[in-house]
Amino acid sequence: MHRQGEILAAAFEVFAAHGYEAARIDDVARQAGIAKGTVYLYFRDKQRLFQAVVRNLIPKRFDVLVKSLPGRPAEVVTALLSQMYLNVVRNERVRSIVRLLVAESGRFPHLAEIYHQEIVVPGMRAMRQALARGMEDGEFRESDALQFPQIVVAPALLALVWQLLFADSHPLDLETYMKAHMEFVLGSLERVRA
Amino acid sequence: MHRQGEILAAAFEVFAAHGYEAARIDDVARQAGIAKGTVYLYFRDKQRLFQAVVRNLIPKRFDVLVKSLPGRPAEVVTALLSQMYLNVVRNERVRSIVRLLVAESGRFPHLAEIYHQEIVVPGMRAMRQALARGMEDGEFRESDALQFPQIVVAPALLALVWQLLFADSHPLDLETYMKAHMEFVLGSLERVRA
Amino acid sequence: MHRQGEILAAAFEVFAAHGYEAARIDDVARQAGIAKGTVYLYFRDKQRLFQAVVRNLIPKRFDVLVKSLPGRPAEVVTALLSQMYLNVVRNERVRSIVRLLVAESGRFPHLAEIYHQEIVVPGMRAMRQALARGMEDGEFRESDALQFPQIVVAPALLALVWQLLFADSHPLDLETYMKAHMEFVLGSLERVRA
Amino acid sequence: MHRQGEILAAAFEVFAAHGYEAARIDDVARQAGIAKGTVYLYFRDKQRLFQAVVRNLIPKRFDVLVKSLPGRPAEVVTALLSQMYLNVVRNERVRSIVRLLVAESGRFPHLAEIYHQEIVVPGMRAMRQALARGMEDGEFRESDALQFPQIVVAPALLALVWQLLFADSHPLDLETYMKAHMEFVLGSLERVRA
DNA sequence: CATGAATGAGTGTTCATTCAT
DNA sequence: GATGAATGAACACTCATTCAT
Repeated sequence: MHRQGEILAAAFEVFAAHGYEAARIDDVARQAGIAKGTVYLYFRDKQRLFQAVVRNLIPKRFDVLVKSLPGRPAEVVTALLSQMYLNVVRNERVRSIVRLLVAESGRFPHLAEIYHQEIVVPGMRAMRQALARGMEDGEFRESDALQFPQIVVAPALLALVWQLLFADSHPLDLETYMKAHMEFVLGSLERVRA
Repeated sequence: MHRQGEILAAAFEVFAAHGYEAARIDDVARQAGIAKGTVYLYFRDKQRLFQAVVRNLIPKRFDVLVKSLPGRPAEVVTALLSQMYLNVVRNERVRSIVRLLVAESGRFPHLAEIYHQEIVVPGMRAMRQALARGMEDGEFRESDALQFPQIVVAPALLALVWQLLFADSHPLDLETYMKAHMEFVLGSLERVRA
Repeated sequence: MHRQGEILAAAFEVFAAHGYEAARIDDVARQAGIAKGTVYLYFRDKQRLFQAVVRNLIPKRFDVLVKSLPGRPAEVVTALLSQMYLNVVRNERVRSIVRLLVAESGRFPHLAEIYHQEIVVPGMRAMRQALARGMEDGEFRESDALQFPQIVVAPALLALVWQLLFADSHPLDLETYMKAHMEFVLGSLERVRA
Repeated sequence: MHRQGEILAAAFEVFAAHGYEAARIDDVARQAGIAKGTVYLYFRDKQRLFQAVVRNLIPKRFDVLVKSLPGRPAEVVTALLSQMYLNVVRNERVRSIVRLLVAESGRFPHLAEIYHQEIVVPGMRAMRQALARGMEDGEFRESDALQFPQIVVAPALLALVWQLLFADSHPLDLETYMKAHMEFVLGSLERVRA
């Protein structure tokens, strides 16, 4: 289905640019270089097109990316966060997905659910494993971060949302921000500090 | 303008429930208990109504809330975060505003800008002051958190977004989460640790 | 609801001319001299408009027309048939209704049902009464026509259908036809014949 | 053209079920087990397909059926009516044709004309001959039924229309109805009666 | 000020028809 | 001949906006 892929790509751009309601099937078709009716050969209606678009953006083997990184726990945590900045915060597509999910999760509740299962849960599992290993090894002190690995990752999400809202007027120096984030996180996790 | 306030209140509910595009002026009028035409006596068009709604939701004296809290720096930081959970994360109205801002910041870029000025900047200033005082006092170690006070607050934003996306299927235990957040933050900031 | 009546009148013309599917709401609006959207202020959708049109065409007090005609049974029968030719066969509106009912009874089964109750049943009751009286009086011989008064009326329906199908190419001389119909019916009913 | 016949058969079912406008070429193709484009190899467009369908349903040698039935005039009349109930009223295909003709004769006036020539005229001729023979023989009294043989047949048409409109809610006992019809007709035609 | 009937441009969706394979 | 993907005109229906009352 080459056509289907083209339509999904075009639809993603239009939905990302305008949101679900304001997106025009006409624009999707034009963007894909096809006639409006053709869209309906591949997707029954606008809702299914939207859902297909969002589902299609889920990385197929996301868990692989975050699993079994080698190195000392601190390095693993750093590497996970690095990956997150590289693949999530800096990735405009991903930012658009987050925007769409936030905007439309009221209308399409199960889409958020899918992302929870496919992205959030594996991501949290990986981070939790790294933290647990650090504590077992004695490198990290005991803390509730194990229960809420989200807390460790939160600054990356904030950066993402910041870019969504303020990229134009108040862009974030992501490089420096990321380093500060890592330093802050390790500062809280690591047992010994100068 | 009592009437105007009623319209704004009604419009907020409708916009919050459906987003800008899907919101119906008809619903706003019905919600306000007036005729549809009356809305147009107070607002030139839907765009201005929306902007007025969002602007209207900015707390008038927000900076007061976050300024000059008494106590030791650690207590100030904790108090600031507490306030954030109380007034932001747990407040459904605020969650809706964030959702609207994320969803519509593409269409209304200056709205995000307003919130940056009125909310984000004062909030960051307060947090930065508390951190700076802690470092001056020697209670907090030196860190880049001063440059990016967002990092300290980030877990609260994550909690807010989490509630937006997963409140139904995977609600967060906010009380415990907040405590973990504070412990994590102080763990990173404070100089001495057992 | 003056407007509603105008729309119903316009809609009847359009539906009668083209049938349900081929009728265009645009044409209804144009025929009524209003904007398309206005139609939807009075009727939720095309289906309800159609049903309202058809229901609206049912004579309010049809049963009155056919009840208690004075005179000898043969005269009553003749009068009933006369009325049928005047009000049904010769009436273009009624012909259109019959066409619509035949055409769309598959799509709107309850419309036929309504006409059965409101028109067919009262009409048959009147004719049956006249026949019964004739038999009681000894003017009419006993026959199964009592069980099926439709048979007595059938030639009028045939004339109606004939006009629908062949009015242009092979119009019926209704005056003569009606007389032949009456003579034929009385010829079968009346006991004594020269 | 075996293929053409299959398409015509499929198209008849679809047109009969939904009427001209609501019929979908897609459904015709699916019903015929072929691709949609194939329909257009055999018929230039939907209109011609419809016309071909309706024309195709005219019995090739209908006049043969109704001509030169042996027996006494009363028997011939009865036989003609019997045939009509058997082949017309009870035949669902024929009922569908009548419905289509009534519904679409506005759009396709010449189709009614064809049926007039091929079916109505021969049918009326046969009935008229039977009546004329009965009068010549002295079995039937003189009447205008000769001029309007439709009158004799009308109850059968009424039964057909009745089935179209009320088959589900108020079905007709066709057997009894037909006998009443015949009795009524002969009662009017025959010279001598008890 | 307030109303709500009226408007008509705009949108999602359908479907007869075409045509490259 | 046969296919079925592609087209795009057309239609039902919506809704922001206007305005006479």
